Amino acid sequence: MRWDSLADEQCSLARALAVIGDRWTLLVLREAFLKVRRFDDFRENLGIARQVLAERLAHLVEEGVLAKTLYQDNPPRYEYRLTEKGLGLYPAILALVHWGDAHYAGRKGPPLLHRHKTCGHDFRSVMTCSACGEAVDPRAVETHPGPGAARRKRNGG
Amino acid sequence: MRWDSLADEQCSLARALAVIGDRWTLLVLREAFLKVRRFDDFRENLGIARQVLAERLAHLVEEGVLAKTLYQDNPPRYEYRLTEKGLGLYPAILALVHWGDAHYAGRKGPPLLHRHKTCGHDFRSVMTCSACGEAVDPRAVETHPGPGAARRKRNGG
DNA sequence: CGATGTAAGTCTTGAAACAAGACTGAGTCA
DNA sequence: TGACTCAGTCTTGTTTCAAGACTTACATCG
Repeated sequence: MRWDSLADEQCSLARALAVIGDRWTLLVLREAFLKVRRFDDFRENLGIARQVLAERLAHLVEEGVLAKTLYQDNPPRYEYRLTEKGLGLYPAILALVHWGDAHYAGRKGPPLLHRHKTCGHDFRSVMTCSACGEAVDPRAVETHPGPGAARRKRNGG
Repeated sequence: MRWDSLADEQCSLARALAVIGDRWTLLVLREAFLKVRRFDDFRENLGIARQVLAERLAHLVEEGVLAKTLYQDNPPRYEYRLTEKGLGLYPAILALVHWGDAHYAGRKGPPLLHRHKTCGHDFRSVMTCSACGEAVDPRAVETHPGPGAARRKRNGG
């Protein structure tokens, strides 16, 4: 399979990865969540090649994850902001960050903490069940085909 | 910045991506979560080049995400199983799957559903706060440097 | 006026990663 | 004996990436 045919897969993970699975894309989004909005700020913070950044931003805009808006007319200058759809990626990113914290932080601890403004405490994200509200253990999950499942040979989820 | 120097970043997301940010890696892990354990099953389900699969599996084993164990002596045959560390990626993967479901499932609905065995219901994962137990809105999170933060020019989270 | 600076890119070039498929080796099945 | 399975390695051509030079349009400084 080619990477660029991922979007045609029936699997939701594959479709998500077609959008954010490219190299650098999640790091670009990390910057966006840290309120970075301008081309050169992204480029400087990430040390990414301009061309790659331009491609990633254009792709994310095309997919509706970021919105590109003019913030100045003369000369035209643009900024990139997360859309609602983009904000929807926060749980995934935070889960990865906390996994990184758990397994790769030095003995001093994590480099960045997240505070829940609502309750005022630093927190880790906990995956809970939308049905019963309890924390979910990976071993307590089983999968079964949903309404959008196609008859197929390949797995898809 | 080079992609292969990601692991040296202080940012936990970068470190996580150094492990699972390669093309195909998350799809390999999806298969692992769907109980796939053998080389050729991974290869067939994913349609991935053998060489790339061999590399990805080796890398995941090296990082302790998968464990490679002999399940047959003659000829030697190995299987790849998720470790505890690997299971720790489930929240991130599920968050991505649910994001894909929300934005890219056809009108029929998601191709795969997840059932919480503990309560018996199909569910979506909800990101909740480890401190107060409430669901967390991305806008209600603010970040601040943690104990492992280095003085630095670049952002890191 | 001319020089310098900034923002948001495009172009070029060489290096690395990927895709596809042939090949290998040890053992099994008919 | 010949075909088949599993878990890879090897080869070849294509695509993507990294790094940096170049471009365009405007702003400011002297």
